Amino acid sequence: MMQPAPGVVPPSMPPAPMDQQQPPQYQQPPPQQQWMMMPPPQQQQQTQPPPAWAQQAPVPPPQPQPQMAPPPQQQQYVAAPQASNPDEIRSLWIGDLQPWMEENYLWGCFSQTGEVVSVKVIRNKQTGQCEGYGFIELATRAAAERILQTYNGTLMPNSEQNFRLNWATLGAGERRADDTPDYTIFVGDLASDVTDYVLQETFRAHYPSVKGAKVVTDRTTGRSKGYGFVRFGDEGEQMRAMNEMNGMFCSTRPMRIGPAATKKPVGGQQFQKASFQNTQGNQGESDPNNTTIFVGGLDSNVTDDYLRQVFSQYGELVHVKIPVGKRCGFVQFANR
DNA sequence: GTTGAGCGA
Repeated sequence: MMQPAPGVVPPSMPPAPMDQQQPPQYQQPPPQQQWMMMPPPQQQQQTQPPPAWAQQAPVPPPQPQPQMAPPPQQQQYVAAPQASNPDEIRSLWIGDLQPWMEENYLWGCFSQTGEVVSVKVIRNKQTGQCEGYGFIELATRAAAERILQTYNGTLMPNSEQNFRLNWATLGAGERRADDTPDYTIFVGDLASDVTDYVLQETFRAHYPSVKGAKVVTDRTTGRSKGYGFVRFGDEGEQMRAMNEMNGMFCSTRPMRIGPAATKKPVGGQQFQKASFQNTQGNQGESDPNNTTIFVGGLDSNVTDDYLRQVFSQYGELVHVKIPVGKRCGFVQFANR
């Protein structure tokens, strides 16, 4: 499934099974296994140069991860080495596609990169109608990253809307891309020209842990709805940003920042860990042990007392507060 | 316009 389509990607290696453990991905091959550049003399290997797309792949940074003990050598087939780890996610999801944006259109969009392996537009099996999204498979993860960076949020050819790209999610078990939690803020009052990228860079300039940003758009028109979200990898930066960036300009207008309501997976309320903040944005003395949870997605008729009722069964409560006019609240426990 | 949405025949 993850094998590249025949005829699209040049053959990688001779099919002869290797009797040696392959070097783990993301690790500099040890000197005796520089199979890419210099086949060891004891093995009959093809000496033809690697395909161009493999040469373009940047050398992954060496990772100081502890060396895993090699598994016991068994008589079993070991897949031929590839220029990129097959477990890597190299596919991008693309959304907001109009019905006329079919495969050949997508090919045209990215053909100049020379790194597209396949494109696919998803259609309804019964009606044949385009479902409005598709997938683009790239030769390497690095290429996918590049394309995500450079195209996402830019104008789609022959249209008035921007590319909406994201990593494709693969089946369970292969989800190794980024399992660290996101700390998201809501950003409102955005000018209409603010794209995902502009929003992201506005924050990344101050907070290096920014993972990404998204401006919410109308599906049919592609126009911004004037608000969006910024995801941080670091909770402290998220909280600092809420205080420090509120009212700062993004493009031509000052931003209005608030906590992001948790996306609703099903119905009902979601609870997420949070902390009280003092005015400096530090995790204040009000909650030194971080025993507060944030409660989002509340109905407008939910009161402090109601929250207190709901949560008292879980422990001794110190403080329950729904800020006026908010659809969220804070519940602080005496202990964790 | 002010708390997202879309993951494969």
